[in-house]
Amino acid sequence: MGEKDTKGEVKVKHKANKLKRLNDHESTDAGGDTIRNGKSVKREPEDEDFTAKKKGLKRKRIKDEPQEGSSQSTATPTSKKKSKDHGRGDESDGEAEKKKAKKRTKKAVKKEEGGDHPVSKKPKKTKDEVDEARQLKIKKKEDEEKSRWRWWEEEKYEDGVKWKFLEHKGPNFPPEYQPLPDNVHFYYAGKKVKLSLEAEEVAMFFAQMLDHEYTTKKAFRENFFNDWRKEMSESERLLIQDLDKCNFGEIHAMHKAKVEARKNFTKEEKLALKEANQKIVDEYGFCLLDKHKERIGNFKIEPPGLFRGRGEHPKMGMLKKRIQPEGVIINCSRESHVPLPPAGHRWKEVRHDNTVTWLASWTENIQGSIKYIMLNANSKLKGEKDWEKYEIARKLKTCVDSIRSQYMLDLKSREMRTRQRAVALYFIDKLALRAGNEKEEGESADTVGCCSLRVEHITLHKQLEGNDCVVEFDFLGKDSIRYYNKVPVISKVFKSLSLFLENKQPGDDLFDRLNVTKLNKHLCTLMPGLTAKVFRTYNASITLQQQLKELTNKSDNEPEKLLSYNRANRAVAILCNHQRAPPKTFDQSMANLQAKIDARKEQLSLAKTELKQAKKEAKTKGSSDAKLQTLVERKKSTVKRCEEMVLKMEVQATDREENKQIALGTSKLNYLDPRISVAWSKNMEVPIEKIYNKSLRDKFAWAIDMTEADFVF
DNA sequence: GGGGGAACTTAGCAGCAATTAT
DNA sequence: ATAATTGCTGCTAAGTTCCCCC
Repeated sequence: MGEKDTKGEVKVKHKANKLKRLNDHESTDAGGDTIRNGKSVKREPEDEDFTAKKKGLKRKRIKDEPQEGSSQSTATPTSKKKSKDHGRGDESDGEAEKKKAKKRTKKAVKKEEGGDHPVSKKPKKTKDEVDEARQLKIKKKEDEEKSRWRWWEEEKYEDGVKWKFLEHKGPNFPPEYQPLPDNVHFYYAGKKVKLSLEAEEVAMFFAQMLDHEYTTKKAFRENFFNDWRKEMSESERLLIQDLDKCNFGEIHAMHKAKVEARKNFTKEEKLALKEANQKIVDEYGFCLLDKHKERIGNFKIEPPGLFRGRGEHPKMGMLKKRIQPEGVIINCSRESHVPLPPAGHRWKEVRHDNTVTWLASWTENIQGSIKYIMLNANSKLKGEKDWEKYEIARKLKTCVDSIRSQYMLDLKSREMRTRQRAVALYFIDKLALRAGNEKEEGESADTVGCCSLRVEHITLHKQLEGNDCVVEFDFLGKDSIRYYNKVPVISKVFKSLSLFLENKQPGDDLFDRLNVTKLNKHLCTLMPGLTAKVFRTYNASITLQQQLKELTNKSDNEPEKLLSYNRANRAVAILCNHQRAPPKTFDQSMANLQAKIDARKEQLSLAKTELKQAKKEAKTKGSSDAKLQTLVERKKSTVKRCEEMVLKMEVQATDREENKQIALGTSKLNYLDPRISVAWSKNMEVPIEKIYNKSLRDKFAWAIDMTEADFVF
């Protein structure tokens, strides 16, 4: 095991890295929150009626609406029976809703056919027109629903097979470089220099970014200049030796003017642009997969440009090269219409591998990694995998207790590697840390996860802020996002950590006898399919479920319910350390909202006095006066309306304030079992649209379709 | 085991589109 | 009608995991 020690020595170097983001806000609130949350994570919901679903039984059919004709030859229909034994109320609700919607649409269609509308006048929309538009929307939604591939009702393929038929148009290539017009020049040491096309294109990349702070960074400039010179002709290289003597001013100005001009396009121009884009989407954005048209996630080849990694990336500024068809591998069915390469070009390779999900791939020149063209999140291939992910996390729920007691025992092990593994697992479970693979130095920013933590990333406090045994974490995680947290731990963990720290330098590995592979191998023996990241999924989802239960009441009104949902979501985001830069206009928009609240409050108090007045009048003039009675009623409703508005806005303000530096989207998209949210939405009678936008609804169509109100993660 | 490549998920942000305020 | 604000989408970097080979 000595080999790690050598590695440790090498690593002493990169302690220079200081935490870059959020430095000023952090230590107070983020730390507190996370600890608070860390506690709540561990609480398990009391209800134990969780029933593990067997793998084979997973594909139960939920709705018994007729399937449209798209059903597949290979698929065997599964049981159509819907379990009617519970949740009657909400089920009929859902169905009734649907029928209503259908009826409405039919009416709308008839109306249209009847043609009792005068030809629409441009400026003002009549009520009918608005109504019509709404009907059209509903109709569209239904059509979409109808054409949706309900893959979750079909049998799975045999192991490893991802598709049986795949046909597509290949990737879309970015437009060629447009040379500079004759009146725009590049200057070197004050003299006009006409660059070769290749060098000019790269100069353009740099000129475009001149407004960005990072073009002033040393590493960025050096990397750029280095790569730029590689694109130059012999003579250019001889001439251009110093970036500081380069003047990109005219190119920069031209670019800015172009951007400005685009902003000021006329309606027609904008429309034309939009249509041109749509055409590309229509042509390249879809593929045919097992008889179903599926959307492709990223059908465009990444355009060339200057690489900007996140954080202190050693390769920032390097030239990301233009990809030619000669570098692209196509993957599709042998019997499909193989995509044609752009004229005058050929593909690197065409293969027919149905054990992978990608349609095309190329090797990128910065890291030498492979990039893929893959399907959209709403596709079968992605959806099925996602569903499986949550099923594994739910399986962890059934055995997490025994796994926890196991690592508690392991904390006492006399074997160092077992003990380190136990502590790492304790962190991964309690704090939802990422696994933390080791990274090659100099290839990317210096970031770490659990297993790659170094001595310099933690500080032990026997006592801190009234707590015993506190571990203070301070490191840069994925995307160079700072993780800062002060966590009280059990004394066994604390003692072990002190032991791990003995005789080590700040740059040494904290867990010198552990890496992700070893950890995952161990986890796999505890539960098939268990890896470090499953804990993140599990803890995120279980936290949401438990927080929702704790925070929401059926009697709350909708804004309150939504606030609670967001708060539950937020607890998860804090746990997973999903941060965002505070919006640039945050303070301003907060103040605006407050002003609106104040204004509305004033209106409210006015309405209240008016109501009192009216009541008094009604009393004195006798209650028989119907006019006065209605006046009182009217005033009452005004007061009520105002109160609701104020409440709604105040709730909104709280929500926004709490959300300042927290990104909710990531957990919603990647960590929270959608069935929890769908069940909540049914239970609370909050429409799913309020918590999931269109793309989320598409991505989680499987969950929305199959989940009943009684679902338990 | 461990090094390395392949495949796939997770992540934040820029810019644009949609919505709301003025 | 226009401006401000918010919400989403597209983009692509940065992770994790798996698997093969030595």
